[in-house]
Amino acid sequence: MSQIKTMKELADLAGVTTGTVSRALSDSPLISPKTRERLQALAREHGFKPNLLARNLRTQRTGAIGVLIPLGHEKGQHISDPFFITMLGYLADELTERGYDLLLSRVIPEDENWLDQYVGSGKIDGLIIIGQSDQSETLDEVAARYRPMVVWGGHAPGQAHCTVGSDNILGGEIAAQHLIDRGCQRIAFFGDPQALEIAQRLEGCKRALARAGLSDNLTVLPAHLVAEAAHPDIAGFLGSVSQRPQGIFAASDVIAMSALRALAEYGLAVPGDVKVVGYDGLAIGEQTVPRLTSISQDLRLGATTMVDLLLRRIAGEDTGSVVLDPKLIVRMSS
Amino acid sequence: MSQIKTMKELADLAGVTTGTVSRALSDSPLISPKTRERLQALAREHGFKPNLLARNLRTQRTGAIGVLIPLGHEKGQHISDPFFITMLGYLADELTERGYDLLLSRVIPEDENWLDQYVGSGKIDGLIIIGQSDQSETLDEVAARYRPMVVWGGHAPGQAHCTVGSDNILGGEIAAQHLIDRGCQRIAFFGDPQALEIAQRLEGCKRALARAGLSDNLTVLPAHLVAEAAHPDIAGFLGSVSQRPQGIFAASDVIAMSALRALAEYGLAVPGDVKVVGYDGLAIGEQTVPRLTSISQDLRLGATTMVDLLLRRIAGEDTGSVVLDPKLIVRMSS
DNA sequence: ACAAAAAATGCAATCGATTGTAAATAACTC
DNA sequence: GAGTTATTTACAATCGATTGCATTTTTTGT
Repeated sequence: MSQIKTMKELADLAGVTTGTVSRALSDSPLISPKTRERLQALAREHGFKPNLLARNLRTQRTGAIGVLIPLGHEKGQHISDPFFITMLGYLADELTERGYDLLLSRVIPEDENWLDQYVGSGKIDGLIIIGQSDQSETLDEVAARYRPMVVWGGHAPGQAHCTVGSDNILGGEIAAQHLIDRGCQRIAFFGDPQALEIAQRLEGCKRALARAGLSDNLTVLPAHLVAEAAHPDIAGFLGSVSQRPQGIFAASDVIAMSALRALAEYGLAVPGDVKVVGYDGLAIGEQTVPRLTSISQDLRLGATTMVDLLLRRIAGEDTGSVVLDPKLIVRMSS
Repeated sequence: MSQIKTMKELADLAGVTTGTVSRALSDSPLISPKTRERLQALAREHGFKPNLLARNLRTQRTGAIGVLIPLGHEKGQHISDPFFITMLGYLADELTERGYDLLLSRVIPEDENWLDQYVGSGKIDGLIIIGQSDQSETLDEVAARYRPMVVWGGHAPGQAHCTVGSDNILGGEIAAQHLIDRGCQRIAFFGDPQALEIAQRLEGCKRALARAGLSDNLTVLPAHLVAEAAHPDIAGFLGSVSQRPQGIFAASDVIAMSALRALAEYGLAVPGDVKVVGYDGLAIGEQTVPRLTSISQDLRLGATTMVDLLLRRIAGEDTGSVVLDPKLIVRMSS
């Protein structure tokens, strides 16, 4: 039982040419059922698998989608961040279901060419980028010449690249309104508005407060996105602030979890003393004590949408950006 | 500014052949510094990136490592499971640092050929499999003819495939001993021993109890691995068991988190009424209330080790399995 | 049984790079 | 400046499949 590695070997063995083998294995109608069956059986018997590289080179299609996580403004953020990971899982599910592989890379955008490594390398048919970080201009520039690219993140007017994301302003508004409805007068916003999405969430928050005439009662704490880094930020804040906030709106669930922990350490009851709302609607919010109220982004739908748009772009279609509706999930922390 | 897509185009533009271009771009000593510089400048100027598929086809090396997650015995388990995701993040870090890409696929082992899709497809240089699930025999069989493969999981005598994992028996022993040291007399084990690793952890747990003469005080609850599925298991258990356990040893941190939540819902204080120890040492254990005591597997070291072994196997070396030491991390839940 | 139409297979170019070898040019030696 | 040796560069085969077109084989009609 020799190991058949190439079509040539199989063809020689069967006394035909590689062309015939190729057609037989791909169920081409140009081949007689008899030889097709014979060759397929032979291939199966010898465990022959065609070399996909060669196939892809010839067909100019790789069957792989690149997924990039640019870690721009927040150094130290890791692929294992719950948000990334959740999104990645959904993307993997969606892509594998559609027959695509997923080529994962973590990129630290140092030179401005970080994107060109992937674009046009021939390894991927399209590109999904999770989070714009602070690379919005780079993305715009690349989008001008590379069509099959979709970005997760906030949509801002004038953006050239195709984005999918939730309406962060609306989400922020809903979260703040919810806290107000629960009787909070003083509200703290935890998150660094340097990132576009977070700035938008803060904007929405401000609108809701303005409407309720509470604009002066907002404190903004530019907490880190990474859980380990966020905790001291928050602990420090709770320890120092004299007028304790009655409501906390955290710009991400990860930050909210750090907040919950810090509050517990200070002996403050949630939601009794302080109410907390997160953002993202991650599954880990179900596991916190108390379970976390959050603005859900429906990441599964987001992933599906991104893949959808991307495949249409690969097919040549031109697509606009999609803005999803954020939704309030009331659990036990508010 | 025409778009240069291939070496041929660039070569024509420069008035040389593709061979020269190829050597110039790869810093071959066979090329004069002058033309090398000229061609590199030209390539940069036109944003030329060589097609990696073609290169890989020629060099018979893809620069990509496949990472597979077989979801065997536990249906519904998702890539976004915190353990997978954490491991995946470390692997991505480690691999990208060494210049490899990471080709992610979720596989549901339905036909027995699920592995052959990847082995010998030419798309990857090697394979890392996270978790054996219940596919140990398949893995052994493939390992016999496909060398560059490393599996995360428990090592059992007689296994033919190369594994990296922690000493689950020892880990189980340490966890149980810790609970005993803290004064627990009745202990519950949460986890389904159908999976090899979990069976080993239970085994270690039993040993520690036997040594303390508490063998009769163990209850085993075969909880699910998935958080959503585990919670009802656990809630049901806590509601029904008459002799409440004083210590809970959860076979994974995810299960432990469900346990913490269920305990909180029953108004039981942790660690006052019940002490909880998890397994895996995941970062989310830092975020629970109270922070979770756990047996740490040092997944970062595990990932590094797997990549190490894999690269050595790719280079032709033959390597044995590695068993890592589990370590107790005492936090607030015990 | 013979010509024409249809079906099946073979042939060879192609995808875009890499690389051994041959040829052309440059650099020395005396 | 002729003869040699070093450098550079061009040529062409190669990786392993796919596919348009030419050719052979089979089928069909009369």
